[in-house]
Formats: sequence, C-alpha cells, structure tokens
Amino acid sequence: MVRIKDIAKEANVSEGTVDRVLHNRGGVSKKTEEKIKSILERRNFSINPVASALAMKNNHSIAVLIPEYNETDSFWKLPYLGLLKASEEVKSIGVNVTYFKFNQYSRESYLETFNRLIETKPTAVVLVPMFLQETNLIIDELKKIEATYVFLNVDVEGVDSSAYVGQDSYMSGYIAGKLMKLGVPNGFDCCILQTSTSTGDNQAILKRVKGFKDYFNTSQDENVLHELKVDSFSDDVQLASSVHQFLENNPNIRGVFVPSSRISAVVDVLSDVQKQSLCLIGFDNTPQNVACLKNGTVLFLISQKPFDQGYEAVRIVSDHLVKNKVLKEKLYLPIDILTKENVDYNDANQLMFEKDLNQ
Amino acid sequence: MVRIKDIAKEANVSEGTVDRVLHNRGGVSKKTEEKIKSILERRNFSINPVASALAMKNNHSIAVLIPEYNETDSFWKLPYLGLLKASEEVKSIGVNVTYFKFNQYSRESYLETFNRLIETKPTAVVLVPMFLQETNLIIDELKKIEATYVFLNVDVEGVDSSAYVGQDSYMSGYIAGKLMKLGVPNGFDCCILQTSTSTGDNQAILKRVKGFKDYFNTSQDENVLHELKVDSFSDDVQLASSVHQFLENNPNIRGVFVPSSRISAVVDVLSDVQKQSLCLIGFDNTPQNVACLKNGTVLFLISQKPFDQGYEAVRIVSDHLVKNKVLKEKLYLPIDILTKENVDYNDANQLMFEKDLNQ
DNA sequence: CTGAAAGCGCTTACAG
DNA sequence: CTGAAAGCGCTTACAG
Repeated sequence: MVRIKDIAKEANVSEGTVDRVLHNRGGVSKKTEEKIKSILERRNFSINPVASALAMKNNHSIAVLIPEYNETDSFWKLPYLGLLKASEEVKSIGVNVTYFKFNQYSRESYLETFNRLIETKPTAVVLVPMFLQETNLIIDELKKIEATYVFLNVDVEGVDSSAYVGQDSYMSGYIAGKLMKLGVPNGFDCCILQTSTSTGDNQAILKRVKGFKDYFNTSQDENVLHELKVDSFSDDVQLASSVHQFLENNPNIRGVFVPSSRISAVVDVLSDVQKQSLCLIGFDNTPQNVACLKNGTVLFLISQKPFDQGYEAVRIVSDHLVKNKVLKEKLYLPIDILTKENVDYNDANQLMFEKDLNQ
Repeated sequence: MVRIKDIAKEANVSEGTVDRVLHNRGGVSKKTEEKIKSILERRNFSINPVASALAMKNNHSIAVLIPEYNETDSFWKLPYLGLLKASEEVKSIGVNVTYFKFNQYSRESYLETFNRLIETKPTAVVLVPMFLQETNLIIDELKKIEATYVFLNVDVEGVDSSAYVGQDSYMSGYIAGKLMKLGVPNGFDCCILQTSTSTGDNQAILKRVKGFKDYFNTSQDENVLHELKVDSFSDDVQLASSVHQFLENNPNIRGVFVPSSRISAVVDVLSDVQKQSLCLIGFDNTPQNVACLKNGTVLFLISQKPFDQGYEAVRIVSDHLVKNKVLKEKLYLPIDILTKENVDYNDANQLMFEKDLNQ
C-alpha cells in the first residue's frame, strides 16, 4: 500500500504538501503540484479512508425519518433492516446513523418527529416523504441548514430532492400488466382491485395502475379491463361481499390485479374455486403475500426490494459525504418478478443480516 | 464519545489493560477486570471501529482466480466488476484483493495461474472451479496452507468448499419451464436447444435442463417437449440449417428454451416469421441477449446476477476474515426474471459502479 | 498481572 | 508556498 509518506519522500516535499494537492486546498506552487500529481498517478495512490476518517474525527451523521412498523403493519420493517445493515458498514468510515420513527397515518407525528430529528443537527437526512404539505415544510428546513436529503421509497413530484431511492412505480405496473396478459387466456377479462380512499403511499399505487392500464391498452389481444374499488382491505366481511358480487356480475374475469401490498387480504375472501380459476398478481413480499405465492394462489408478486432500498439509501449518502461521490438523482432499484419458485432466493442478503442480528 | 482513555482514567489503569478486557485477551486480575467491565457498561462504551481498523493494520489478503474475458467472450466481465466494487469497499476495513486471470479453455492455464496465486500467500481465495481434476489439486494446496476458499459461480459437487456463491441452477431451469408454459399456448410444443459438446460450465447447464424438464413433467397441461442438439452456436450456417430443418419437421413447436447464455445466436438465424411466432427463453444478461430481449424476440431471460456474485463473494470472505462471521455454505443469489421492461433497472448498482470507474 | 510508548496513515493548526 | 509536529482512538510489542 502506497502512503502519503511514500509520495512525499519521492517528491521531496512534506506530507502536508501532498495532502494539500490531494484535497485541492490550494497554496501549492504550480510546479510542485504537477510533480506530485504525476507521482500520485504513477504510483496509483488512493487515500486510506480509515486513516482519513480517524484524523478528521469524521463525524458525519445521517438522520433517518421513517414510519414505524409493528406485527400487522410490517411493511417498513424491511427498509429499516436494510438501513441498519448499511449503518453498520459505514460506521467504519466514520458515519453515524440515527433513526426517528413516526406514525405513518399521522401528519402531526410526521412533523413532530422531524422536529426532534432536526435538533440533532444531522449532516444528511434520509426520509420517507409521506405527506406532501408537511414535506414541503421539512424541505425548507433542510435547505436552511444545507443538509443533503434523499427520499426513500416514495418519490414526490414537484419537490426538489437531492436523490430518490426506490422503484419506478409506473414501469412496475406496466410489467404487472404484461404478466397478467400471459396468465389470462385470450378472450377473458381482468380487473384492477383497489381501495377508494387514499392512503399514504397512494402516489406509487396510482402510477402502478397507470402502467398496468397502459400495457393493456397498447397490447393487441382483447381482454377487457374492469375496475373494482372497495372501502377497505381490513374489513373482511365487506370485502368478501364486494368481491363475490363483482365476480358474479362479471363471470368472464380470469385475472385480478391488486396494485397495493394487500393482495393476501383478497385471497382470504376468495372461494377455493375462485382461487383455482383466477390469475392473481400483486405487489410486495410481505409475509402474508409470500405465503399466498407459495401455496399457489398468487401467480406473481412484484417486489420493491424494500431491504435494498434502505441499504442503498444509506450507502449512497455515506459515499457522498465521505468520498464526495455525486448523488445520483434517481436510483431505481430492480423490479423483481417473484414466483413461488424464486421467492426464497430473493432475500439471501436480508436473511443473512437478520441471522447476524440474532447472534 | 467515550474513549478507552476515559475508561482507563476512571478505572485507574492503563489503556492497555482496558484493551485486554475489551478483547478478552486474558492476563488481567479478576478484580480489575470486574471494575473495568462495570465502567464500560455504565459509560456505554463501544469501540471505535475506525481507530481499531487503522491500528490493526488489518492486512488480510484475498486472491481471486477467475477466467479472463474479452469483447466476444464477455461473460466474466460482470463478476469481475462486482469483485472490484467490493474490493474497493473492503479496503477501508483492511482487506486487499488481488486478481489472477486464466484462460477458461485451458487446464494448464488454470493450474499455472493458480500456482502464481499461491505464491502470494493469500489469507483467503475466491475461485471459479472450472476443471474438476485440477480443482481437486488446488483444494489440496489450499487446505495445506489453511486458506479459506469460496467457489464463485460454479459449484462442484463432491469437493469440499468453505462456501459457494452463485445460483441454484436446477431451480432457475425449473422457473424457465414455468415461464415457458405461460408463453406457449396449450396444445403446442416446445424444444430445448443446446450444444452436444460439453463446455466449462456444463454442470450448471445440465442442472438447468433437468429443472426445466421436471417442471414440464409435473405440470398437467400437455405440451410435448422436444430436444435439439447442435454442434456449436458459433457456426452460423450450420446452426441455421439445423434449426430450420428441425422446426420444419416439428411445425407444432411454439417455444424454444436455450439453457446456455447463447440464445442470441439462435435469434440470429431465425426468420422474422419464426421470431414472431416462437416464445424464446434463455439465460444471462449478456449485451447480445439483452438486445434480443429489448427488440422483443426473446420473451424472458433468467439472470444469474453475475455482478452481484462477484460482489458478494468478496464481501462474505471479508466479513469472515475481519469480523469473524461464519461463512454461509451456500449463498444462492436471486433468480432474476428479466423482461424487456425491467432489464434496464436490473443493474443500477453495476452501472453506477461502472460510471464511477470512468470518472 | 500491568504500564509506557510507539505506531497505524491521514489531517490540522502553526511557524516561517 | 512549505515543513515539522501533534493528534485522531485503538493495538502491539516490550519491559517489568
């Protein structure tokens, strides 16, 4: 390993001078600068980030603003684990990550939690921008203190952000459309099943639906596309009656697309015959959905790679803070197509990390 | 931040003694040990990994034995880039990675390159075990020097290894079978198209074919499965004549499965009508294959995630060396289903890394 | 069983 | 414009 000391000796200068050209701090004569640069190049020098971090007492801090999760509402667990994994890794380059969890159904909680966050004066912020109006307030604050901030999982249009880490929702819906066409025999119909009320991550769902429809409309085969809106996925009885009535009225339907993460709720209210005859496609690898995939009722799930989203968000921000890498505006994660057969292979990384956690 | 120095002062001992109890190095009286431990606890001390890494001069070395690549035969480029990315990251925890490239068609090159590698006395080795007999010799050597070694991309049965990073080939073929069933209308036939001669990664291909057939046999629909073996994918003229003759003799065929990475060669010899009417499914996201996916001739590609394979191999070995994490025996990477629509999102990581390289 | 000191490779004042 | 020296927090011999 080539050290600054080695470069300095070869150039007949002090280590301080090498450091000055390495970081463009100026105050070095053109001549020595050139000389040092050429030696740097030739010896293929690269700074030792560990020593650098130690000397600088690198105390970058990333604060994360993310919804809390629990047993029944566990979607945010996976992004959180991904964040945690990256946090552990970046510790060794002097980056400290702290978490602030809010209630995703409460604007007050969102804002209040952010206020606690901002008091810690982080150098960068990773946030899930749940509520548009409040997010605008937050962004104003962040700009004031000149913090880098990246959006995680939810991309808000019309709001500047340093970067976004998540999925291209439109395209993921488009792909769901393609898979649906494959799963439903020609001449039969499909439907899109969603709630009529809006929830937090509505934005993504709207885009998925748009993508899905667009695929249907551009494709030449003629399958009719119906739409069913229900009040809630949580009220079993009502959901059951809406779905059954709808399917009776439209006996030609052979495919159901659920653009939210709640397809398992739909499966729960279907009869065995319906499970057999319908091609079901949904989103997100929640435990419940994965169970439906494995028992064969759901044919495909599109995964957002939530674990990876969290992981990448912390990584790119760290690399930006420590190594001055440019933040990519949009970091779109893979659109995973999950089937019964490949789902178990899909989160080796995440499983390994969870295992480590329990040790 | 609480430092060792602070703990030492409070306990009226030297920093060295605190270090001894932190790492259970022994040689500390029961009494002082207890005292220090309680202070550690109370002050909620945790070691600064940056300083630790620097002081330890962590000088682990990983040597990688991997096939070389070039323009036409570029499969190994992606694993290499993945290895490179991880190498950069683990530098900061004191791990150095060096590369040794061999000619994948020459046993002599394989063995001779390994001999050069072993002279550098690496603490761990990542290798692509191309030739069975030679691999056995290599493993013997590695055991002698007690080096950790992990297999990359190719898993060799009947040979001990510390770990394997790659795909579950059988299952990936099985999934190809499932997708083929979706793409081919009921009542029509399919065929598996492969070379009759064996090549290096034959093992994987055999397992894919087995998986594919198994899916066909367990599924209730009746599509007949044919097989066509050709001499080589490189001889266009001959390939064209074999394929055309075969398709004429079996006009009922609507799907072609190519279990190697060469489906693009098959596409090149098909007529426009054939391209239209056949459902084509292949392996690996080589540039040529991706082009076929994008222009719509190939419906699905199964990806091995070659970039990630390289990346993970270096990461797990590093974590093993530095953090004493146990090596997972089999690290199966996701079985990616690629379509025209999602292929561009699939290697954001790899593309970002390539961009960084060029800066 | 314990301490004092040097060193890991880089950065940061300070002096000139 | 440049150098010498101290320091980041931990680890490693070495001496006792």
